[in-house]
Amino acid sequence: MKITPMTQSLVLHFGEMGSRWGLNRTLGQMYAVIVLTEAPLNADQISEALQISRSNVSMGLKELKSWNLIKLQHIPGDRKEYFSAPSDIWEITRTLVVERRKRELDPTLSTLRDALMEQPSNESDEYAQVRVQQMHDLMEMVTLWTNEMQGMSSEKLSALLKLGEGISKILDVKDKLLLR
Amino acid sequence: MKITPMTQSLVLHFGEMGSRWGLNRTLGQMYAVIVLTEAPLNADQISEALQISRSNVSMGLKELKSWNLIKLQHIPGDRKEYFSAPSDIWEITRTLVVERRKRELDPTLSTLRDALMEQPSNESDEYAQVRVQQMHDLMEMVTLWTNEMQGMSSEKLSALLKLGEGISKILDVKDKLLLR
DNA sequence: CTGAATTTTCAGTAATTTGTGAAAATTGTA
DNA sequence: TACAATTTTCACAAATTACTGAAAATTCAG
Repeated sequence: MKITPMTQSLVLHFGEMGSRWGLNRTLGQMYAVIVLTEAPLNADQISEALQISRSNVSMGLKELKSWNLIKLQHIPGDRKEYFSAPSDIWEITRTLVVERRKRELDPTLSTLRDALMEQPSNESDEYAQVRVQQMHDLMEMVTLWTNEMQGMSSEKLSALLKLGEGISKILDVKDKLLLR
Repeated sequence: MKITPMTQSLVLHFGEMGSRWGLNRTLGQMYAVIVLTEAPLNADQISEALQISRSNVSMGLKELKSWNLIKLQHIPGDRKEYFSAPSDIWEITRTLVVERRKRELDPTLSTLRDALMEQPSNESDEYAQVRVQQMHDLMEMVTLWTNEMQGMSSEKLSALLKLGEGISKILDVKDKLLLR
């Protein structure tokens, strides 16, 4: 599969960013080409478009599947597997946020809980536990938020994000609002 | 500097997580020990606590400075530089969010803008531009949010996060509220 | 059931990232 | 200003991560 210069440059950029996004270069490139192409793609097409080995594509697809970022589909009369990204950008975002939370927060939350169960052995442990407690509470709140987000429609999510600076105002009058 | 078993295990965990957090193992460990220790630490203490070379600590501190995650201070009668983390966990969070946005979103936002300026060369470019536009708008909203967050007091930020599932309800009645 | 098409696995290699010690640069005090 | 203390830099080494081709496993049409 050939790729337009415009897609090419976007793919390269997403490759660079891939590592900062908890993926890696190849995964970033792969997802870019899948997201930017309307038709579902098979492994050979991706391999050709990105000039990487077929086996590398296979491993990348495996990982993208584990992130729930791609959808598998079949094309009548073709035995190959085809992949595409959700057409709704909000769905992608929701998935990304939840999956990152799973990888970046959940394991830590569990470690922090363990530390809180321990008996502090001296003053410095006591201080450490205070900090651990703060981190724990914070991360738990973030977890609640991402769960909430998972259940939100794209429209609602979009409305929430569009609030932007409005959020501050809303917070100020929240109590008034909810107590009525 | 010696380290208690509890801190030790937390440090190791933060090291593991470091890479998932856009830092790396050593940076994660370094920040853990700084955050969990009440007194400011100097480079030699960190080097000893984590069993890593003095030069590695120097490079790590440089990076933590670039993230604005540590505060430099001096202790009277001591020529060494001492470092500590903000005592307010919300301040740390605010900084982390903003710095990650700088690294993870800003460069992409700029690339997306460039792609939108280009004249699409065919139908597939046209489709790509639609997606690019969606990503762009979304990332711009996230940027607005993080800016908003930067200006919020810790109390307000905490209140916002505590909303949790309440956010959905608030969204539902937002218009009513703001139009009054 | 068979076998061709397709996907996955994996050991070895390549590329990238991280860590070190020695030397250079900077700092601050006497 | 001189110099000892401290920090930073950097070339190289070590460790980790990513990529490949070949072989194994799986899938499915006939």
